[in-house]
Amino acid sequence: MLSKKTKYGLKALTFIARFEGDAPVQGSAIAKSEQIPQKFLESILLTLRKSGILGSKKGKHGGYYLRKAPSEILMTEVMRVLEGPIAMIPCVSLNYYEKCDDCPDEHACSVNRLMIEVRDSTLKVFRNTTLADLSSK
Amino acid sequence: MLSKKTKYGLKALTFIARFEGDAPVQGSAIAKSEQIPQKFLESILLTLRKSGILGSKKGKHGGYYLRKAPSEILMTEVMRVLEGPIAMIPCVSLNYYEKCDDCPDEHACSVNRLMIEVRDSTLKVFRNTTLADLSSK
DNA sequence: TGTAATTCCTATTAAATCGATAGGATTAAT
DNA sequence: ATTAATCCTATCGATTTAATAGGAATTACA
Repeated sequence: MLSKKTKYGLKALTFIARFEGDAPVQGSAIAKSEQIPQKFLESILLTLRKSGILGSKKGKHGGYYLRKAPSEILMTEVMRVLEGPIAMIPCVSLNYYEKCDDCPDEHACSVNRLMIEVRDSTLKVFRNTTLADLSSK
Repeated sequence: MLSKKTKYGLKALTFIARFEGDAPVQGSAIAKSEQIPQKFLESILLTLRKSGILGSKKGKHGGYYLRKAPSEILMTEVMRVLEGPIAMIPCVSLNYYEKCDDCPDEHACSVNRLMIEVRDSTLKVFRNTTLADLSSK
């Protein structure tokens, strides 16, 4: 299941990408438009800022802005920041690999092989999709 | 994340499919070979039996067996039984569709569109993989 | 210079889910 | 009868998730 955190985060990024203008976008505006609990959204935007996807400006008239053009922001990056590993199981994760406790031989494991296929097919989608694709209406 | 339930279930099915012989396969044999807690495995095998993927025979010399040839058992079916919906979010689920509370217009939702692509690419893998593929060494 | 508006940060909580265990009831072979 | 297997329900502890709370820090601007 996609977490609400990821869902809200994607909607927030889309909102910011669609926003026309120089001023940063305020959290409260996103929360209101996208129906996201404001405090929860704050923590998500903080995560996105810490990961380098968003920049922020504090204080009055502050807000959030994209650090790169939407067409440069890949879903692989966004999904890893918000949702964590793309693989469904750590033993096939490219970025967060972990060996299974059971499973003496990974290459003989039927689950491993199936999950590699799923991972690769999902990766293909995320590598071929940018925030620009999400925000084009 | 893939649940342990699904991981264990896939391993158990693979074990049964690889088993040569007429007698049904006992849960204890699967648990031992695949390092799965036996009681937990029992509940998983029960789920698979209730779904129609496995048959069972009770009593002494009882056990579990496949109801169809491994090449007829699609991963779509197995994954839905063990893991639930294949879609990452209910609003794009083919079998368990639910509308989002927020989201006035699904077709305008960026998350919806992305998750449809992920769903379709994952479905393609599961539709093209059978238990025979998993159990071939 | 002070006030309002905004992000930043940490802690907490309630509910749900997950992984596993417990304890037997039922069934069948010998 | 005895043994060995599945069947079934309930429960438990740990973890995760979604959300809330409360304020600290920063900035614009009157």
